[in-house]
Amino acid sequence: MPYPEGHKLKVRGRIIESAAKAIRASGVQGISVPFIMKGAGLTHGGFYSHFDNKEQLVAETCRFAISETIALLQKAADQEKEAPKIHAVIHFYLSPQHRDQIDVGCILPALSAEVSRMSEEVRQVFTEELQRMIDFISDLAEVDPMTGQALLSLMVGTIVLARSVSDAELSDSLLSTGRQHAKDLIKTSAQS
Amino acid sequence: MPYPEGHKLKVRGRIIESAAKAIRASGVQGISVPFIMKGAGLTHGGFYSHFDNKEQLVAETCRFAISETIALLQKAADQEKEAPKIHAVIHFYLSPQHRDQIDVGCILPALSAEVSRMSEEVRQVFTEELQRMIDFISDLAEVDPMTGQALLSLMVGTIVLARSVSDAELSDSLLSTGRQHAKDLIKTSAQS
DNA sequence: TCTAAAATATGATGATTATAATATATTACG
DNA sequence: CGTAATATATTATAATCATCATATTTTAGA
Repeated sequence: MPYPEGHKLKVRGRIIESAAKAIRASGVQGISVPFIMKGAGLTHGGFYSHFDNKEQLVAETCRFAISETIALLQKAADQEKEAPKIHAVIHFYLSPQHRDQIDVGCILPALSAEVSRMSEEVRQVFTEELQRMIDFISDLAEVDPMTGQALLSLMVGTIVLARSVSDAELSDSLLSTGRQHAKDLIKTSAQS
Repeated sequence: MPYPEGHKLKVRGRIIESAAKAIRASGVQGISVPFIMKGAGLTHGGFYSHFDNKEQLVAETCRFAISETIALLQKAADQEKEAPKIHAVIHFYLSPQHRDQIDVGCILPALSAEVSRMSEEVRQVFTEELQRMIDFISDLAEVDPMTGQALLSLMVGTIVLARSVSDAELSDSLLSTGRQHAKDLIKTSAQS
């Protein structure tokens, strides 16, 4: 056996990490196999010994990227000692930093629209991971899953719109209004 | 002057209409100039006598498509005689029909993520038209513009996610939860 | 140190793309 | 009815892409 144990798996991981960054920044249709391989320090040729095709890479990248995001949100929640943990997550998610750093942010606002038009394989992975995200949010906010869904929809929609406008003031306003109403949404649901 | 008066303008309009459908269905990066021209009943050669480049077409298409959507929502509002008009708009926007008919639906969920990565020209048009959409929603719901922003964010995020999942049940649930919370959001804001 | 399997690189293919240059078709007007 | 301006079509160009075939490099174990 040439090459150290687990070498190929590590490289595979590097390709997925490279893809995760590139795809968030430029979209699935905005990146190329050669570009992703370059980002992993390789050339394009070896790609097909790691993946069947580009679509399969996208599916695996979605899984990886959403897990990464959940971990990031978990960290934001863990660091909060005073306010409700869900408030920390809302403030993190709807922050100018998260809006501006697309390539390390949540994949949902960056990729959902494109995923709608992709293969069943990708959409299934996306569905599973989205469900995990909804569960995470609902648990943290201590609300029913339906409210968790609405909360996530609001957060995703806010980032999507805040990223698309060129007017900084409007963008900031979208974020701050989003934060306010996200918290209200939880409070209102608690009353019923 | 050969060709009837306004002929070129009409053709230009047809190209934009073709682009609006194609772009909503496949995204900016998912369509080609030849494909759009074919949709307008032309070949690709004449494209550059109508537009400087693809980017300019996208900008004009965004303007057209959002106007079209506002008109559509206005119609939904006008037809409602009993319930609050904003409820009619919410039910229309967050309906399975709107989720499923991407090519004639609102451009915001279909294109926002991609617009984030486009030229200043496109983003400026997008910003103007988004502002008009926010004003329209706020007026109709009789809420302050900030609440209108949050309402639109929730609606856009809901459609984005509902379209991306492959599980029909989850998708329907996202829609119905979105409708409920959209109405709650207005009610809550009225109290304060 | 040598070797063979495994991993990666190089090169090729055929398709598609945006855009430009040139050719052809159309039609209002003289 | 002819013509010249205008609109559209055809063809060309150079780039990029996903994917495949083949060559080269790497390194664990003999």
